[in-house]
Amino acid sequence: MSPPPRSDGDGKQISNLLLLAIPRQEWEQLHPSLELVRLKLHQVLHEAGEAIKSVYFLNDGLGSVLTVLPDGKSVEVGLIGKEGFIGLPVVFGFKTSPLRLVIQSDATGYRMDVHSLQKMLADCPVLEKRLQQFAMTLGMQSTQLAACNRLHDVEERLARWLLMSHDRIGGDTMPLTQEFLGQMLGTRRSSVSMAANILQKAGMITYTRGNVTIVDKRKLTDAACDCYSIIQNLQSNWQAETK
Amino acid sequence: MSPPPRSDGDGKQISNLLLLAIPRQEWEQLHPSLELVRLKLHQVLHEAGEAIKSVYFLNDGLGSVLTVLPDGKSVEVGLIGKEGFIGLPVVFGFKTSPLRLVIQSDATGYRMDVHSLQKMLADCPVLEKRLQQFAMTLGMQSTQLAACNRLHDVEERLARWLLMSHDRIGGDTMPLTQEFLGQMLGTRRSSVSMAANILQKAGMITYTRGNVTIVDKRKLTDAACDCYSIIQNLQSNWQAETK
DNA sequence: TTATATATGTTCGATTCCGTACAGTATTGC
DNA sequence: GCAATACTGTACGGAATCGAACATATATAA
Repeated sequence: MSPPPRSDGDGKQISNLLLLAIPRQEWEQLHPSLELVRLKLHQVLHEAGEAIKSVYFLNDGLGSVLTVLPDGKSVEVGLIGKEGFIGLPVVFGFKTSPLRLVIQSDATGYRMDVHSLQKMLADCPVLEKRLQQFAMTLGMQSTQLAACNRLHDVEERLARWLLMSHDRIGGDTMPLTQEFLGQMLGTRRSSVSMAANILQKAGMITYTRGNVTIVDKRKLTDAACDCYSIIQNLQSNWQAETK
Repeated sequence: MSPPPRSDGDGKQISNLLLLAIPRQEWEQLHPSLELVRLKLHQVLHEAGEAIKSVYFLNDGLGSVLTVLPDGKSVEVGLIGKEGFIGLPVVFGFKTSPLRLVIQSDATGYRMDVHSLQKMLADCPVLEKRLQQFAMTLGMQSTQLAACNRLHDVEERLARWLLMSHDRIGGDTMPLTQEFLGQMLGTRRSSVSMAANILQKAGMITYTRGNVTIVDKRKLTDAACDCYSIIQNLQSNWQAETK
């Protein structure tokens, strides 16, 4: 494989791992259609049930994939950071997504409109393959989250969630409200409040209005369920299998 | 697209929708590697974490995709019948699966060994595309099940589960124990016992040792959560989008 | 038939979580 | 500054579920 591109035309450093992994030739194809954008906290990139207009390669920051029920309740079923791609249904020929995609921390990424991607894919086999594999990996992550959300209690899940986000963001402080966490964990805010309190009193995290800081990652890992490490291993093992 | 093959060389009627959907040329390629097999109730086709040796196209019957936690508890994250394919990770170049695949009712299908499929895929673009799309559809099903299993209570989920299986099997009586249902729904057996009792007393189902019969589908549908119809719509809408 | 394994009904207290409400505190907008 | 908004702590009764145990009934095998 050719050496990966290091920066786009404007000198911006590229961090998205999928874009870094494709050969130069494919990058040249893609490049003109990519637009660097800033994505704000809580911005909704795709609304559940609606047509997908743009797709995104994140450079930094984090997005959450949510299943939303008719009554408005939601559960997180996936996390997408710089290792991934936002807009997977398009890769497989679908026009809409049943899932909501929300930005979890201020992010930057490359936006591309759907039609450009569709045209491009035929000429970019490596990218296409990588996108498909990412879809599969994300799917596996979501099945583990499904089990976790069914079988583990709020405190364990909260610890697991904080660790997963922490790993993908880099930086110990994250902009999070209890209400938001409730939507991720599929529980009500006051349950989050109590769980967060316990973690704080145990010296694992501190938080103020809208911000959570991890202060003792080791302790927090002990408080989390095994799903945290299981998901970590999933990703790394599967990356190894396809080399 | 060429007319689909109607039967294999031995005159056996093919019911698997993926096999029916591929052009004759691809079928000719595939055909010699397929072996018709019977799959028994509760047979485990893939064990979580192990290498995948064979893949399957079901003709009839039903398989469940399960996430299994270290403590042995499990949750169903997908259902695969004659519309689908068992062994998706292989399609994307992965060798193992983190999921368990269990047969839920006596089934028949075509088995193929992994290496044959891998060789074949390059020459069968239509099949490959269909498999990829099925993977995406199944992924979406699993996200809905994730939300359902988190947010709805046992009685609704049990009704939903019975309806989904019923639709995919054809036949009102299904071989099911409460213990098995508990593993599907991610709950303990005695919760299933109580929920099943309620549905029975309400005249929706009857059951004896190891068998459940649906007697009033309409009522049962009312007792199930919206997830039942949501998943139905998912599948049909998405099929429409890619035509 | 008898013994054994399997499947189901039911109970117990304990725990978690629910829905909801209200009070207190911090931030934002004017 | 003040008012309005947003975020958090906490409480309440009630519901659902848990883990575990025991009794009973049905099927299977010896």
